[in-house]
Amino acid sequence: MTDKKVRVRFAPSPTGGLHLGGVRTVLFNYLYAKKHGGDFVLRIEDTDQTRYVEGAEEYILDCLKWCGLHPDESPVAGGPYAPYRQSERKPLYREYAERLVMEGHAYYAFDTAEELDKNRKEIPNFQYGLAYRHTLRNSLSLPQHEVDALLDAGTPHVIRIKMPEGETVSFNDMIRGYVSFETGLVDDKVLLKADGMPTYHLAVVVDDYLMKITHAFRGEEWLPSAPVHLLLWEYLGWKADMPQWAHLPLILKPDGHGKLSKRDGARLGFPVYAMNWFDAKTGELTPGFRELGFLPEAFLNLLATLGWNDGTEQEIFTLDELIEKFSIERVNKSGAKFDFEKAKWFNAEWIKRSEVESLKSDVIKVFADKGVNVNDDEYLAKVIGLIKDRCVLMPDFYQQAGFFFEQPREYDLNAVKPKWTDAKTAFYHAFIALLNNEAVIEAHDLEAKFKALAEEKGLKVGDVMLPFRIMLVGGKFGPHVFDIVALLGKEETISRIEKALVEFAAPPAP
RNA sequence: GGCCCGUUCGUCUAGGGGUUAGGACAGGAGAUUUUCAUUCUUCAAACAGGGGUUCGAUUCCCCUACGGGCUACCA
Repeated sequence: MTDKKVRVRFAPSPTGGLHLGGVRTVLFNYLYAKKHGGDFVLRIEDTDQTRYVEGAEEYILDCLKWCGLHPDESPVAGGPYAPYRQSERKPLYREYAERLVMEGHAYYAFDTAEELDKNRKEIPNFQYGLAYRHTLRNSLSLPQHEVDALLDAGTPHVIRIKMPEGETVSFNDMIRGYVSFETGLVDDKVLLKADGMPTYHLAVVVDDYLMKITHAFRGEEWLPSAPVHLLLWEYLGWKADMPQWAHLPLILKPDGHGKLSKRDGARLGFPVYAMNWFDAKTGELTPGFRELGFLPEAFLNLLATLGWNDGTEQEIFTLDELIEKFSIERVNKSGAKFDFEKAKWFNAEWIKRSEVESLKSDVIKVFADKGVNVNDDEYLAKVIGLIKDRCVLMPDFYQQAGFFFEQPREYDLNAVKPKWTDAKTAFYHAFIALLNNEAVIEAHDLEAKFKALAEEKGLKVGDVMLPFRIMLVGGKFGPHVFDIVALLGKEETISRIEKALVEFAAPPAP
């Protein structure tokens, strides 16, 4: 048991965007696998053909790529247990389902969806199980010859598991500890659908077995169906190979209650999906963390600490550190409300800690989106170094540093005009002259000269400092004024002063 | 309704039979920065309730309350 190579899987269904809870499930799987030198398998659970969405699989792959969580085996990477799409494994499942029927652990059911709906509506607490299965149309209630006739006639039918009476199914969840269920209270889940496709319940057990999965981590919403899976492992004779289970706590809405959904994101103004998801059918675009300006490192970091901590006060972790420190036993049992403010804090921390070099390409993209072409690499590096401490999301780089690449289009005139004087105009002309005489611009040196000049002209430094900032930047923000000057250079600085002077010194509009 | 899971500051959490119950985000106050942000200092803020067990429970057990999940030929 212990000498088996660790193998985990993430098994999404390709029905739409990838929820942050899904990414966290991937992350915990991935961390566990990598910590133990194991394999991380991506398996596509596309057994529901009615819910299949074009492009969703590629999207999921792209999300994993962006996050840097690369599967060792997947539909595109291949692997020894291919195929990794359940739709391509379809013929395989029937065999196991039939075997269960033969051995008395499952049965054919001929009821139509309409009949069952009616029952569910009319009978309180109706479920297809111990209490009602004998009143329904199936190979347990019908005489053998009738079942055969139905089968021969090709009557649509499903195969259901026959939940035993009066047994207790229990297991040891790696996060929750001992969990148990009374089998008689669980309904007879469908294993094989009328179209011949397995349901999740059959597919997950068969594929986890065939793919030699050793640890199965999934969301807490799966806990109620765990007894079905446990029983299947037993009935199929694979119990010795059953993976160890861990049911991860849910990610909840920040306000109110319940699972976090993409609707909450739209309502509260934050992303829920990893990356932008465009639904071709509805034309709806659901925003993603990536496009909003999150760094993948930050995204992973915030997800990791949502439900897990290493027992110290450390909050910022690199992927490598997470791999080193992660343990599934330290994952919390209780659900966590998602806090977007804290999420942003993680991103700000990651931007601050990132090397200028690693930020470059993303920053260039941010500027390109705003129509600003960055071509001076060295200049860009200096700009990033100067302002990265003040950016929370990547687009902030444009807001905070756009003026390094284009002259201000508007000025905060309110901050400057009411207190404008001719003396100030004279001061800036003198400063331009001073600038022209400088061979090299050095921030500290220039600042000293600026202050000296102000005093010489009988002006308070504060009265000329803010207007100077607004001349260069357009508003009351940005790094130290003389750091800006040093980067902008002499020519550009003079040009901006002259341009701004025209507006600042003009008489107020009537 | 039934079944299952959960419950420490507003939020994420640490801790665990004897603690000033610790940290982070957000919030308040202040310092620095002649902008803004960063940074720093600082304040406020929690063991759901009731029973046990115990010399002593926030910690262990039970009950209650509350919250959540599931209850499809969806995953």
